[in-house]
Amino acid sequence: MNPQVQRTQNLMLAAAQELLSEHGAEAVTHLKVAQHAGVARATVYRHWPDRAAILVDLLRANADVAPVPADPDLPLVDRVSATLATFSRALNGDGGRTLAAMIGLAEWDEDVFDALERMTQFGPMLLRTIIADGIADGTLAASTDPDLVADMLIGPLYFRRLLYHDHIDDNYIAALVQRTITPLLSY
Amino acid sequence: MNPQVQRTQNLMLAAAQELLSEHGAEAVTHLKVAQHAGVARATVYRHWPDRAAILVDLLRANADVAPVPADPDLPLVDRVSATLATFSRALNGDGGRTLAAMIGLAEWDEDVFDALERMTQFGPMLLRTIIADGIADGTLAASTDPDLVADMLIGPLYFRRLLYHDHIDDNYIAALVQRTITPLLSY
DNA sequence: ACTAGAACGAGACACAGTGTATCATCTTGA
DNA sequence: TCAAGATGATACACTGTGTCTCGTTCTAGT
Repeated sequence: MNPQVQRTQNLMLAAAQELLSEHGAEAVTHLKVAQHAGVARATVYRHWPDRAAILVDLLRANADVAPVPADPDLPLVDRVSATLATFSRALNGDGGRTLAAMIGLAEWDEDVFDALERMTQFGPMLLRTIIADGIADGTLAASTDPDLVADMLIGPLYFRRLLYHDHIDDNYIAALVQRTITPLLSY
Repeated sequence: MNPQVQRTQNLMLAAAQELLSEHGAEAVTHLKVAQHAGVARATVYRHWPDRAAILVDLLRANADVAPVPADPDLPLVDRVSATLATFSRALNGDGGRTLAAMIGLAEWDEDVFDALERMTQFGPMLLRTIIADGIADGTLAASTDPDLVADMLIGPLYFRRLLYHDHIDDNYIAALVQRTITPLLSY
C-alpha cells in the first residue's frame, strides 16, 4: 500500500481506537477522528464512508481477542486452562471494550456482525479442537459434544465480562475448567 | 402521575421501543422519538435529558428478560430447564435486542450499567436459588458452587444469543442442563 | 365551575456532526 | 521528472442536539 495512505490510516485508526476506549462507540465520529489524528475530515470520509466502517476496521486490528494456541503437548486440562487464560486477558483489556461496543451495532449492521464473527471465532474454534483431540486420544468420553463444551467454557467468560464488567482471574478459570472437563474424563 | 404526563410518556416510550427494535440504539434520538410519537421535540427533552436516559427507561419496561420462576415442587433438573426456557424465550424476543443495544452503552455510562444490572440480575439469582435448594435437600453435592453453576448455565445462552444471534431451543437447554447438572447429582 | 400551576406545542438559536462536492497542494512510483 | 493519486481546505445542505421563550391546553384542588 502507498506509504502515505498507510501513514494517515494508521494515524486515524490510532485516534479511533483511543476515542473508542476512552469514550465509547458514540465518540468515534469522522470529525473527532480527523481532529485527533490531525487530518482533514474529508480524508476520514475517503477511507470509511460511515462510522460502522471505521469500527469494523478497528475490530480487524483487535483480532487479538483471540486466544493464543496453547502447547499441544500439555495435558488436556492445562491446555484448556491456558487457552482460556490468554483469552480472558484479551477480554480484560481493550478487546473487551471493543467487543462490547460492537455487539449492539452487530445486531442491526451485517458488516459489523461479520467482523465480530471473524474476531470471536478463534476462541471457540481452538477449544473445539482441543476437545476433539481429547476425544480422539481417549482422554475424554466419546459422547462429549465439542460445540457444547466450548460454549460452556467460553460462555461464562463473555457473560461475566459483558454483563458484570468482571475481570476474570485464574481461579475462576480453574474452577470453571474443573467443573466442565472433569466429568467428561474417561477413566 | 399526571394522566397527561402518563399519556405522552407512553406514546414516547412506545415510539422509542419501535425505533430501537427496528433500527437499533442509534435511531433512538429525541427528534425521531418526537416525530414517531406525534409530540413536540421539547417534550421529549423535558422527560429525558439525553439519549441514554430514554434507553434506561426502555430497559425498565423490558424487565421481562427475567425468567419466570418455575414450580418449586418440580425435580431439580426440570426446574432448572424450565427457568432457562422462559429466560431464553425472552432473549429470543425483544429483550435480546434491547440487551444487545445496552451492553455497548453500559461500558461507558454508569446509569445504563445500573439499569442493565437490574434487568439481568433475576436470571442468575433464580438459578442460584434453585441450586442452593438442591444442595440443601441433598440432591446436589455439597461441594457445588451455586454462583459458578449459574454462570455455566446462563453464560452459554447469552454467548450464543449475543455473539451468534442464535435462537436457543429446548434441545440445547436440555443438553446444557444435562452436562452441567448431572455430574453434580449426589447418588 | 374556576383558577393557579403544570405540561405541552411551536418556534428560534447556536452548535456538532454528516455526506458530498470542488480545487489547490503535496507525495509517490514509474 | 512528471503524471497519478492522496491530502488539505473550504463550502453547502442537511440531521440532530440542547436550551430557550411564549402562547395554549390540560389537570388538580378549591
